[in-house]
Amino acid sequence: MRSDSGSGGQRELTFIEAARRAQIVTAAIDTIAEAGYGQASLARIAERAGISKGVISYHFAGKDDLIREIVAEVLAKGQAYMLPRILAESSGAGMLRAYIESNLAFMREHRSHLVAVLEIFLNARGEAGSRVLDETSLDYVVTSLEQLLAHFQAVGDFRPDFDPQVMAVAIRGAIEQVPPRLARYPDLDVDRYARELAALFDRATRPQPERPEEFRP
Amino acid sequence: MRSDSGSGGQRELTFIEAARRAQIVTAAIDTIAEAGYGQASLARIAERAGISKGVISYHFAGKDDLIREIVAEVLAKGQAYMLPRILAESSGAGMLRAYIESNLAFMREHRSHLVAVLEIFLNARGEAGSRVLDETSLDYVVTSLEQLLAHFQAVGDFRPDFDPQVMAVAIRGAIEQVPPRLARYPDLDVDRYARELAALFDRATRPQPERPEEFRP
Amino acid sequence: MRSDSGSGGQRELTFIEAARRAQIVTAAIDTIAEAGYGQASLARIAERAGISKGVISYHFAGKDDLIREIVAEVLAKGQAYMLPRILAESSGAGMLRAYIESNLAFMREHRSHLVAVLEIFLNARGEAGSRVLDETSLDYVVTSLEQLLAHFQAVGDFRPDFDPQVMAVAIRGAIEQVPPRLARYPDLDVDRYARELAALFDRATRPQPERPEEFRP
Amino acid sequence: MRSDSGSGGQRELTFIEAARRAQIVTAAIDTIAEAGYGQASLARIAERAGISKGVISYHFAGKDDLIREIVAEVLAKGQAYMLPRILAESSGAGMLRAYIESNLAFMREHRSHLVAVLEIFLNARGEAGSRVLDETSLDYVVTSLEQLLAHFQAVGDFRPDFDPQVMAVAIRGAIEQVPPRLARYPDLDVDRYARELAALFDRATRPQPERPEEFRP
DNA sequence: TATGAATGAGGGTTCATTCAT
DNA sequence: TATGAATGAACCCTCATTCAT
Repeated sequence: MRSDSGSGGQRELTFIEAARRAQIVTAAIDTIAEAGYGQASLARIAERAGISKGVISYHFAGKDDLIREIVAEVLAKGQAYMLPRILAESSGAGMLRAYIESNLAFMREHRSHLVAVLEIFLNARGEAGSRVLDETSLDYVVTSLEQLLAHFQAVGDFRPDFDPQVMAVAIRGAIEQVPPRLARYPDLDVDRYARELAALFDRATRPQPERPEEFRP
Repeated sequence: MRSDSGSGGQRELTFIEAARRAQIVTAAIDTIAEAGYGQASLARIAERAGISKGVISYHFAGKDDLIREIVAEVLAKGQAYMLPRILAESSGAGMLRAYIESNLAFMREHRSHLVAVLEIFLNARGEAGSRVLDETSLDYVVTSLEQLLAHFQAVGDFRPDFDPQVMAVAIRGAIEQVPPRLARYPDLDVDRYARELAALFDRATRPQPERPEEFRP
Repeated sequence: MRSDSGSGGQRELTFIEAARRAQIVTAAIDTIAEAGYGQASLARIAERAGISKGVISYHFAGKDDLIREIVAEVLAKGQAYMLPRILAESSGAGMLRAYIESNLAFMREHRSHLVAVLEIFLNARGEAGSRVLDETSLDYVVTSLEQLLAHFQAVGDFRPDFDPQVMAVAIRGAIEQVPPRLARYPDLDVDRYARELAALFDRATRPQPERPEEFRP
Repeated sequence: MRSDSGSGGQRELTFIEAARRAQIVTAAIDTIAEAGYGQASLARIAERAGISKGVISYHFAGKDDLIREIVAEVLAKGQAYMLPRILAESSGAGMLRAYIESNLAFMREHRSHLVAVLEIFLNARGEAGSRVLDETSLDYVVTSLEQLLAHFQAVGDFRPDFDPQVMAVAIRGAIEQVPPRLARYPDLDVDRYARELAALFDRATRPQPERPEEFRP
């Protein structure tokens, strides 16, 4: 057993070791994205990587360990991509648009990464016993968005009469539709989808006058 | 082999036959909803149904056939539940609200049905070879909603400047967040979530004056 | 999963099921006796039984379950064989001789059974985690003998100045040498060995005058 | 491949080489004694020794070679410990007592050594193909004791009517019960056990008057 | 000398499926 | 109709061993 990712006390990684791990992670991501989580056996992953099955066991403590690494990596990369783009904005509307658009842009650029992580998330749900992901990392993506919404709602950038949690869930739901659709319709225009979605949730959150009908006498 | 549901040439089912199939479908739904798609082996399903494993093979051409039946049944039930409630409305806004609220009401009342179908949908994606679901049934739920939106957009009930497909996908995404969340948070107030969601998408679709800011001189 | 041997609540066994289980147990005993515990994989056992590996998994909950069944069966058979022969005696010396001789006679008649159980006992020791045998069944064979010795020591059939536990352990040690020696020297005259052993421990336990040397002036 | 211990043609060992081998042997002994033969993988042994797995393969021709070295070393040490103590005695009874007591004293002082060797002996039995131990080293411990008994039987120190081989086997059996019992009951009073055992076999071997009963008229 | 890396066989187990009864 | 029985493939994992560095 080599790797111990997730807990403290891990050694420094050799260069070659890091390369292998990265290679395996990539092969695993591609396999999951293409064939689905349920079909992504170690044998298939190894085959795609052009290595023997045992190599994976050598570099990772087990399949769970590999899966965790994938999630951690993609989440970290995604955050690194999105955060500066969000923080570059100042208004709530701007940040929300930046959140949606940068998230989808990241998906477009790393589509298989996202497809894979979504597959993992969705499959990690049912399993009661062998936890692959802790609840926190499952919820984190929603709660962080929820907090952002609540903050700008408090300062008046957003209309006061929506539940930030429901809004956050809805936004995540809309975004998470993209990876599987990308897998089925590779020509999907993600950028256009992103702009439409940003506009949609802008309408849904902006402070606005009473319903137009009521304006009319 | 007996059953061939989904393609032509099927016989009439005897009453007892239909009852067994229904019993198996129910057990399968509960098992998938509880344990997840990956853990729902025929053995587990048979055990929950209190029958032998072979019975399933006798009544269904295979596991795929069983899964297809589950989806078909739940989809049909869902449609039967939602359709009259939607058609009772006349305006686009009313129908959209009815769509969202009746969909979630159905989820609340048949939560395991929905959880199961969602599990199936999500897991059926990746599998390239053995198709469990045809693309149409996967897309149907989105395209039918898309057509509804497009219709009322054409008649002026909705603002003209949103893409009906993107809007439909977003609505589906928001709705489909519910089953897995229900599984994790059984106390989720689905009705409140439904009302919030209906309000959200009402704002996003209603025809409205230009941005409020621009009103001001 | 079918079998649940060891805990309560087990079903009645089909005739054919019982036969298969017995066949598997026999094949396992022979395999362990011949090739040793460490080499007795399910594949080897299945091969010897002329069946597929999965059959074993079908009839037993796991390898542990199979092993437990072997031990239980042999222990029960051995007890059934020895007990009447021991109880037919009335004196301590007679019972001790009957114990040793009937034990070895049973070994001679079921040599591979005994070799197998001994292999299991010896290998079950080291394993800290996955317990195959509980301590009690490991100790039972010694403690029951120890109690027999203590009883007749109390009533004066045996000399009072030996530790019943040490004596019991020694007797067991002498007896347990037989199975492995039988495996290596199939022509071993077990009956003669038994008589010698009985005589040996008769000398060691009988009440007797002080050391002969001390008789001489 | 470097080492070939056990067959002819071996080079002189460098000092550092000998030290490494000794270190590995020690780690292997401790591992086997603690975790059991079946769980003593090269990986575990290497980990305990604080070295890489490959080192073992470098210094030993294979796992078998390492095992052989362990047995050889412990046997040699045991002989070096016991022999002078036995030879210090002149009578058969004295030598027998010295044999038993020094053997158990050695066990008490090097318990993990003995536990390990016993584990090896017991597991080495079944393996037909890859011989780890030759028959001679397995039998040697018995035959040497047998010869000692026969010698003193011939000179009249022991009663003439027991089979030296059976007696030797019984003594070995009683002694070999100790290592596994030590593993399970670490507080076992080995010295007392040794004294009891010595007394037991003294009674069993000493020349003695006819059965007390026959004295009576 | 020593190491990390990789291999491939084999371990036990689960599973969808088939088939005789 | 329904069942129990059996299969064989695939699963993840561990292991002794080999080899380039």
